[in-house]
Formats: sequence, C-alpha cells, structure tokens
Amino acid sequence: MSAEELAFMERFKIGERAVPPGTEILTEGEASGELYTVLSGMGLRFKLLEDGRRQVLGVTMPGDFLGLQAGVMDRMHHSVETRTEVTLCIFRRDALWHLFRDFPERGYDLTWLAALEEHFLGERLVTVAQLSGLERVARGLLRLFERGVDLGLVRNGRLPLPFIQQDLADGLGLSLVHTNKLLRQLRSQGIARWADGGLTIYDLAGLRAVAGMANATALAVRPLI
Amino acid sequence: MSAEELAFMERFKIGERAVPPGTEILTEGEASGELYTVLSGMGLRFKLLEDGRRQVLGVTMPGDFLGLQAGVMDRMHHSVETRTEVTLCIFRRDALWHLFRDFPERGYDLTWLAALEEHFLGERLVTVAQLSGLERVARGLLRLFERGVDLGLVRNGRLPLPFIQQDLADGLGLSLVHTNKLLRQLRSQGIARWADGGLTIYDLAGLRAVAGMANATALAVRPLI
DNA sequence: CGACAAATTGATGGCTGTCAAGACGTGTGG
DNA sequence: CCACACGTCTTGACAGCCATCAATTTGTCG
Repeated sequence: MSAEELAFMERFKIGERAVPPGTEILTEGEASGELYTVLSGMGLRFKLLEDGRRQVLGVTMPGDFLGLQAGVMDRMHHSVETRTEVTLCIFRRDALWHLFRDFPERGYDLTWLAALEEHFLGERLVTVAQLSGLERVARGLLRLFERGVDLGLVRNGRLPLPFIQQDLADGLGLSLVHTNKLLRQLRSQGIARWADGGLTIYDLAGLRAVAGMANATALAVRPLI
Repeated sequence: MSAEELAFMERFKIGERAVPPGTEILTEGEASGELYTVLSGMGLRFKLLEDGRRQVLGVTMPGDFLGLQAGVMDRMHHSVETRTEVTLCIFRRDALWHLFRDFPERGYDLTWLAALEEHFLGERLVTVAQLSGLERVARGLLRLFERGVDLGLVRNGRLPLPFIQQDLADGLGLSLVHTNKLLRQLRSQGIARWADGGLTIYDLAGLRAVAGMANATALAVRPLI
C-alpha cells in the first residue's frame, strides 16, 4: 500500500472496536454509517424469513470486509452477527466513494470482492439446490476447513469453530435433526468429526469424495487490504 | 451520460451483434475478452455439475450487463446461453479498468451492480433452501413476472417467455415432473398459467400469498447505462 | 409419416421433516 | 450443596414431500 493510501485509510478510519459474542453488527433492512474489516473473530451472515426461518449465507472470518452492500446500496440485505468476540476496524461510509475517486485501483478491487461474494453464493446455491443431504454437509464442512487452513487456524487437523449444528443446518437448507444424523454418519465412517466446538477432518480425500469435489480446486479469498 | 462518457463508450465499443437462440455467449471456466450489455432478447445464466446436473442462477433480460465476473476475476464462474435471438452491445474487456480510472462514478455503479447480483442470488438461495416446492414455483413465477412488468414486456397480463419447464425446475432445485405438477396446481386454482411460451398471472395477490411474499416489495433493476 | 422435444399424468420408493424423549453440561437461585 | 432451568446434542418413530421411473399426449419439423 502506498503512502497516500495509508494516509487515506487513516483519514477515514474511525477506530477499532472489540464487540462481544452475539452482537448484531449489521442488520438486514437497515442502512449503516460504517464499514468494517474483521481483524479477528468469527460470525454469521444470514437472512431471516417472516416466520422465523433463517438462511445462513456464510461465515465471516478475519480479513472479511463487511457493509459493502449498505455502502453502495441504500441498506443491508442480510444481517451479520458475531459468534466470538470480534475485533473490527471501522471506517466511515463515505470512505467508499472517496476511495473510488482517489484510488480507482482500490475501487476495482472492491468490485472484484463483490464478484467473489457472488461466486461463493452461486456455489452455495448449487450445493443446496442440487446435492443430497450428505453431500451438502460434506461440502459445507470442506469449505469451512479450507477457509480455516488458509487463515492458519487449523492445528493438528482440528479447526475451532464457534458455531452450533443449527447454524450448519440453516446454511445447508436441512433440518437440525437430519443434519445431526448426517454428521454422525461422517463421524462413524471416520471421515470428519464436528464436536466440542471444533471440526476435525480425518480423511480429507474421503470427505472430498463424499462432497462430489474429488477434483475441484477452491478459490482463495484474497484480503482486501 | 456526459459527452466525455459517450466518447469513452464509443472508443471501447467493438460493435453490436445479434446471436441466434441457443448460443453460449459466456462459458464457465473460460476468460472473456469482451463485455456485453443486452439490448434485446432473453437467456439463462447457469452452472453445470460434473454429472450433468444444472443449476440455473437466473435469467438475463434486456439491460443486463454480462461478463463482469470474467472482467474483474480471471474467468467466468457461470455460463450464459441465449434462448431467443439476442442483440448485444460489445465492449473490450480493458474498458472496465479504464472506466474505473476515468469515470470513478461509473466504477461505483458497477460495484453497485455486483452487489445487486449478490442480493438476488441471496434471495434465490433463501427460496431454494427454505421454501416448499409450491412456494418456490410461486416465487419463481413472481420474480419473472415482476421483471417483465418493469421492462414493459407484459401485455394483457401475459409475459412471453422462451423457457421450458426444465429451466424453471433447474432454477428452483426441483425435478421436472414435480415442477409440472406444481404448475398444474397453480393453474387449477386459477392463480397463474405457464403454457405455450408465456406466463399469465390471473391472481397476483393469490400468487404472492402462496409465495409467502404477501407484504414484500421487490427491488428494481436499474439499467447501468 | 416418423423422429424428436416438450408437456402431462400415474405409481412407487426414499430421503428428509417433524414430533417426541432423553442425555449431558452449564449456570442460577434457594 | 442441591434443584432447576436452559441450551445443545442425540436418537427413534412416523409421515410426507418430492425424486424417479414409466407411459401417454401434443406439437413441430423434416
């Protein structure tokens, strides 16, 4: 990053903030005067239906950029809730436009980021719409794990995760009960284990086979800053 | 649009082209040296699985911008196929970067567009993951119809559509047979009719009720140019 | 007329949702 | 210290939505 860009960041940076678990950082339907980058911690991005059903769109991990939707559109179209203590770097909303004007290359990067999010949502749509329950669970665990590996969060084959089975079920379009039974299936086959706040992969190739991704390669998330 | 912007468009515009039905304009996994805006006609955006299953991500209608993914990322992550004759306005790929540099406001609009696509994919994910078959079909028809109304394509309550029931099924994560039976249900209830290359809505309020969107308001697609 | 795509309808099976109950750990109040 | 509430995980029974298979009909095109 150039000196000018550093100066720009400082000018629009409001500060850093550590928020406790369970905090709703952004709320569907509301505007946001702030943009965030996640420095540490994890959370969930989700949408709610009128009857209380919930669709988990994805997880947020360190390096994620939050609030772009409310930044360029008038309001958020999903909510973001923390699941651990999360440290945020906070920027003013109008930084977005100034960034586009003064550093078009960074604006270009932001469009790249939005296109990447679109790609991931497309992948999730394929997962939910076309795959069986077991395939969905396998693919869901695989994506979480790959993300954790990229971030260096995996130790001894185990990735600590602050999510519950209901979160996984809501992300895959499955019921909690059935998700539980599918997790048991993967566990009893010695492929993967989701328990005690962590995900352990025993047989990565086996998991990829179950997920129907034996030959697929993942697309890495490039930090924006 | 300013005179400078018009000059810019002319400089990077390669030309216009009319392609016949069934043409694959963009292909998943491949780069594209061109960007397109759709002047007329309709098509499908979709992803293919290894075993031949297909997930329809959405339809393209006049005003759509195609190729942004291959423009900012290295390659397309879904394919686009025409279903009618489609007239395209073609631009050079490097127009994208020059647009960001010379007209940051337009670059901002492009990010807005990418965020809008992300929003629509999120909506579709909720539809497929959380709703029953009948609700999915109702919502699918509703979205097509609203889009048609916005574009002024609806005459006498009927929207001509060049898609087949398999397309609808692949977009909703349902089998062709079951989709057909759900369409019959809506038809026999006098709510909507999908037949003979067109969609007719007889009871919009009823359809919205079935779709679980009695109170929801749609987000309009704003043409980029 | 024959081939083909698309739409339609019925029969059958199974994957998955729902309901219910219990186990386990944690925190709280008496 | 114990009782209790609560959240989460787990397991079994049952029902139902939906996929699959199969056959028929209709319309289009050569």
